[in-house]
Amino acid sequence: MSKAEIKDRARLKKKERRRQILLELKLRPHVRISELAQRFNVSTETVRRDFDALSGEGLIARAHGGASAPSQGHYPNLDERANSRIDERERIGRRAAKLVREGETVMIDSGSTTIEMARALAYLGTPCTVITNSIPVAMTLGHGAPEVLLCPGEYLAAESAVIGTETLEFLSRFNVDRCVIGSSGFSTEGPSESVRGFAAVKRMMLQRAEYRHLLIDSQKFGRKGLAHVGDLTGLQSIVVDSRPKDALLGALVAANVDIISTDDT
Amino acid sequence: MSKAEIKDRARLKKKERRRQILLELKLRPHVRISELAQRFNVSTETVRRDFDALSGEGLIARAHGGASAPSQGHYPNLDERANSRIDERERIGRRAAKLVREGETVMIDSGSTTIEMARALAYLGTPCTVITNSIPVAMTLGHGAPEVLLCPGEYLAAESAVIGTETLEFLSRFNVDRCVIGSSGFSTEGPSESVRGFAAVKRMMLQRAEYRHLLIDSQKFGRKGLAHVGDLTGLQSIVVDSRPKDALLGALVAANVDIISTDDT
DNA sequence: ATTATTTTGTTGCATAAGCCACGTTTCAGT
DNA sequence: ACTGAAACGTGGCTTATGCAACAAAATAAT
Repeated sequence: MSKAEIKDRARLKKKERRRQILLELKLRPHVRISELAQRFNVSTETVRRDFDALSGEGLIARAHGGASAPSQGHYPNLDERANSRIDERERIGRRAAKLVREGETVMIDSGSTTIEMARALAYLGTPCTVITNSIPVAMTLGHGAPEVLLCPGEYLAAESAVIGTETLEFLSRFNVDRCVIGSSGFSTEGPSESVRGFAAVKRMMLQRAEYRHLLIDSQKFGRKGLAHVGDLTGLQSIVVDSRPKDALLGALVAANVDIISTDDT
Repeated sequence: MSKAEIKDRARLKKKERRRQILLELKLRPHVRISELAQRFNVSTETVRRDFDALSGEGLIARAHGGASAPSQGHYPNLDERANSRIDERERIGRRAAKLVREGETVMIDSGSTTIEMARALAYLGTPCTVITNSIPVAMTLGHGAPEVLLCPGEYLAAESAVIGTETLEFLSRFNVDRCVIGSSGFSTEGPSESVRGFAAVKRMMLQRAEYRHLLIDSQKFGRKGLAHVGDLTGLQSIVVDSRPKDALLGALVAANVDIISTDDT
């Protein structure tokens, strides 16, 4: 008996429905319960139950009347950290955006802090050309004044960015005024990164830029990620929310790195 | 005194508040009106007005009770199109996804119909490699089985895709099993496209693929977009929601193009 | 077939959000 | 100070959503 066919036409099963909800959320920032109920031809209560289940698994974020994707470029640990460091990130991003001058060409790395910078840059509306491997950065800037060149590469869903040899090869073809990178660790040995494949991208960006900036949250001082990105001497300046001290400060001075702190008046 | 002048010297309070809203949305997928009203110590009406203004500028996506970032899929042009003929698109997408076999390499074009196909393909979970210039397609497939290679290029916010010489050059380096494209028009002369810069991308994809498929809504039969994409003879098959008739059918038969209709049982 | 289990629908009500109109406050320019 | 425009708040009302408990239907298991 072809019950399956009949069901397929009439109504989707639970699993399929939830799958569709997740897919929909990859394309739209927000879906409404009422919309989905209509689309799936089920009651709003059913959709609500789907939402409860999915949000229990952390796959969606509930909202009054609907749901959204958990987070833009959902970074694994972002939720915990970001909530406690909103201001720091925002300030670092704003300060860093001011470094970019009209008409410049800038490479921007992927990462939560660089997304903040992109937001600030979009707000400033500085006309410039941005080359990035981060989808959120491209989308943020894409609506505004800057021209955006997106890198090719293997798409990494977890970070909403591209990496790989294609990315590196593409970056290697450009010479830019500045590059702005973030990193998951920062010690006297320089920035380091723990996400696979990102270190190489950051390294290449540093190589192709005349002025090299690192955006780094003071929480990351002293931490070391898996892969070494580069030496301190390779940086012109770091943008931080609070000035480093002791050994790290000494190393930065020795390496002649400018420290731009949002703490300074 | 002109209104423009007043606008220029917009109040700090309002401006700052709206800036904060945007910032918040970069970190969270969704904010509630009630939350913001409390946080800024203003009435909900004020926040509502902020939302109206911001959503008018396309900076946020409104929702019942709050708003979300337009981040993941804000396609101004796509929205209108997507709302009509959802079923047709879904069926076409589902059918087209079945064309892809395990291990194949596929180029997928940007467009609302190809996004539907990407969804279906993600659902099927066919392991394959996808090369695309569409951000939504990359994001949809990125979480699943397929490997995704994103093209470089100039980011076009309105279509959430990349175009330009970089894109073409990148595509030209690959030889793939299939390519799947959409178009805004389809006549006896072949598919045509009205969005600037897209025709060239489609043409290049057709050039690099062994099997070439066109996904096309029957509403577009007979329409001609600005730029010619290619001849009918360049296509192996078209996937449609309803079989073409008369002259178009004749031309397709003459060009030896397979017609895959979702109407067929 | 029958029962048990899961899934979905329905109803009623409390709460939240939307919306409109009007009054009040704020602030730049005079 | 004065004034007018813009921004903001308040109140009254309508609509939408959330929630919970129970009924109905579908599905799975025996």
